[in-house]
Amino acid sequence: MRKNLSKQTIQRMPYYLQYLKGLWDDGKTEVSAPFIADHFGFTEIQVRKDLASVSSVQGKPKVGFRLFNLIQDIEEALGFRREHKMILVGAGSLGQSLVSYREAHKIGAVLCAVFDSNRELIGKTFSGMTVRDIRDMKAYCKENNIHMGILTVPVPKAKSACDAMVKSGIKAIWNFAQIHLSVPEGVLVQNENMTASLALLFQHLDS
Amino acid sequence: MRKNLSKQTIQRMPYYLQYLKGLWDDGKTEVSAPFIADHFGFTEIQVRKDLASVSSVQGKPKVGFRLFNLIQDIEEALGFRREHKMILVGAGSLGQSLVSYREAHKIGAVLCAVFDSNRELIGKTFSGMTVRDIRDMKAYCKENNIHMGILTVPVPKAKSACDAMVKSGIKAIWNFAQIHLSVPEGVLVQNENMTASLALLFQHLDS
DNA sequence: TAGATTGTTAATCGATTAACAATC
DNA sequence: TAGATTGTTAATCGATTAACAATC
Repeated sequence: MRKNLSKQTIQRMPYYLQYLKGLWDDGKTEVSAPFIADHFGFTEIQVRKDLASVSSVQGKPKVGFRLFNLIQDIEEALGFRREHKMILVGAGSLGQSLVSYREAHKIGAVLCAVFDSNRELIGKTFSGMTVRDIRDMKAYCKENNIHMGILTVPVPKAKSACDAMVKSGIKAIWNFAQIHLSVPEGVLVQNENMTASLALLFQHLDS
Repeated sequence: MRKNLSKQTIQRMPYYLQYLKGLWDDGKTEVSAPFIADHFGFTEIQVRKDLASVSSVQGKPKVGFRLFNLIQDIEEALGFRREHKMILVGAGSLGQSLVSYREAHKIGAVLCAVFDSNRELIGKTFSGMTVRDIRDMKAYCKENNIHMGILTVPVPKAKSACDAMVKSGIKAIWNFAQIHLSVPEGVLVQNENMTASLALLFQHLDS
């Protein structure tokens, strides 16, 4: 247990977590892989492997896992039990809604500042966050030791904004722009590919 | 060519498309797989396979593909050259920002109506869309022949909202709630897993 | 022609699924 | 004990990568 998690496993984890918390609230104290598998329509083997990869203790035959421990172990494995400071770049409509995205806060993501290059937006306040000048980003990130950022600018501005983030010491970028960003070794770009999601929906209906 | 596209291939396509359109705007008329691969940091074999799976014509050795045809073929394969009517359920902050999500419009997604169960929101207008009572959803969808929907309600309301969408004849659901939705055969739930994206960012920085 | 790029067929790799002994 | 569930080791499956002949 406590192996390196595959990307696929990580993507399933938040759904397990949400479900397990619900079971806990319902008064359950133990849960087995087949029980979870049945809920999600996954194979029990897949769930067993997923759980084994994060659980700090072995499950008990015939019983399963202690719900309380499992929830903690998943949160720990996903990094939800630590705080992660981040900035947001691009205070357009999508950016504004992410400022108030509650889920992020629940898992330890702490939005510290919002930046934009647009003079119309700088100085304005959304959900309690005042938009700052992107030219102050580097100083801010260095001073506050921030290495994670959300990028919600339009495509034409994405490249330069990304470069500015890298220069500011950002090492992990959550990119909402539909464009490939090339970054130095060691910097991660996690693309939030909403257009592709829509394409998958279209595919389903057109076929 | 014109094979069934894998999910992975579909997810790369929008990035190709954005890049190719940029090349077109720059006056280019032909493009080769190795050239594209170099830009994205993919292997040229992968790009070649991806292009072959959507292109309506064979590429020309030593030259590549006609940019104009390729752009059209990708748009066609992704369903971006048809209109897709959809509804949005859940007019909270995320829902409101998606109402004004311009990218969706560019690829043929046409948002026809917004629904919510919250009395405070019903009747209000966001970006020109007036929020309707979710109880009117079924009649609306039937009347307007709509089979695609976006789900942006909070977790506790997601299950009932999903059920209502299914009853309204929705066959493809873009789900932003961090919860597993079980639906009848033939209905697709495409999860937009933002929490998992953050987990992947955390993973990168914590290791 | 020579060389770059194509499409196809085979090999590799990683994730999922199956099989099965161990155990409470 | 019997039976459900566990973890592990092996088989399958699909996607990526490699090899190579065809071609403009």
